[in-house]
Amino acid sequence: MSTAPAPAGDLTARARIIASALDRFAVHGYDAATMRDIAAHAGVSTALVTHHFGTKQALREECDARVVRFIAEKQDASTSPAEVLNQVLGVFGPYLARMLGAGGGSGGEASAVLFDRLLAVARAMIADGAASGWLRPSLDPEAQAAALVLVSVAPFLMLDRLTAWAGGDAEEALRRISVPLAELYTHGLTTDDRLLAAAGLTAEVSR
Amino acid sequence: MSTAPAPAGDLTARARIIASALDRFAVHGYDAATMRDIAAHAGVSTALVTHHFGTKQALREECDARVVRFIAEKQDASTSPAEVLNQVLGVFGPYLARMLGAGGGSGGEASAVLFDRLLAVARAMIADGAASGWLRPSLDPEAQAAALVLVSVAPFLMLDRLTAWAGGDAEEALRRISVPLAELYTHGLTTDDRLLAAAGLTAEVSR
DNA sequence: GCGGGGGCTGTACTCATGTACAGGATTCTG
DNA sequence: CAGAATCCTGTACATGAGTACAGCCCCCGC
Repeated sequence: MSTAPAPAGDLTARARIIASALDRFAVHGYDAATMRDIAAHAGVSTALVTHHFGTKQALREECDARVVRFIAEKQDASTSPAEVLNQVLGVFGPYLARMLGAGGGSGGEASAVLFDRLLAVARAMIADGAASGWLRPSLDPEAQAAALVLVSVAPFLMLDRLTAWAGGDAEEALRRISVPLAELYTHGLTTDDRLLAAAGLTAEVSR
Repeated sequence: MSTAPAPAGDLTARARIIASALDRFAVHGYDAATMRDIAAHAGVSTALVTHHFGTKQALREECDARVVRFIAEKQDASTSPAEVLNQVLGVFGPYLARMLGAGGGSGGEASAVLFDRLLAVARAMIADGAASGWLRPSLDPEAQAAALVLVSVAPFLMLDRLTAWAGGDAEEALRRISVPLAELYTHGLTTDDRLLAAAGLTAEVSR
């Protein structure tokens, strides 16, 4: 097992551990994912994981940092905010859902950075869209950004149920759920203002 | 089973355990919630919980059944599907999010009934709305029902992050996020068809 | 050549959790 | 009032988790 002497051809053990952790965290969640499984999936021993990262929480933060860097790189390129959001969800969607969703593990402080970054992307996307005119501005743009993140991540948050619903294929589930979501984004759902009224927005709207 | 002789003033221990389990599962999730914490919150010993329900999974199923019964009761009353969805989310929103969300615990089979019931309510709501004309029909009504459940549960799925985002108050977070969601339901978000095009629906739409 | 250092491993320890078991308290019945 | 069934508890056990420690093997510079 000459995994070590391959510096260029294969990934280094440290990189393999991070990749494995990103995968196991995405599949099982932070709490349910075990150091032993992460190590096994990376083809190393459990002790090496703690040797490189010290603790499970530190490994998680390394994974988070990897995602944050991915977002920053896409932003530095002249990618549009909408495309950044699409790409980060396409690559890290399940991971983000596990970390941002209920029970992301380790109390409430962890992964707050991830949510902030996504929020920043959504804010930029909304500002961009409002300037270009292809996006309807909201009475509360900050909440609109949060809602945009919410609805974008939501399919991954319930991916297991949607997969079962779609007959066992996760890709098919995402594709199928994207249809009514696209319709929602384009036309809305209701034909009157009763929901706005229920939210107490009739006064502002009618003016 | 003579549950009747219980003193009318207080709940029986069994009922207190179920209520405590519903609360702890909602707060910590299935895996993170411990039998000891559930028992302590109910004011009983851990052994009594296993005595009444046998296993943790059985206790969970009892909680699920409680929610299912709540939905059935609301449906039997002449409540509109939309109101049923509102009420069940208002009462069991956090619990449903924990159980339906990623990492609901115990593999993938559990709580499938809950999702089915919500889906049925959403289907009825869509059929009702389409008949009344206050709701835009989708090209894929079944997926539309799933999306409706998804977006309705989503705020509870990320309630922790939204609470932090809103400054620590969960109620305020839900209230604030409901504004752009109501706008989304009413007007949509975009002003053109690019999202429908991206979903490959332009042909169907243009026809 | 060789000594040292870092990547890497096997083993062990501590702790929390779900669950099983045997006994004590309480309440209903005859 | 007595007995018994039911409710309820304290204790203990097996398991799997994260983490710490001591040592091996390979590469690198003097």
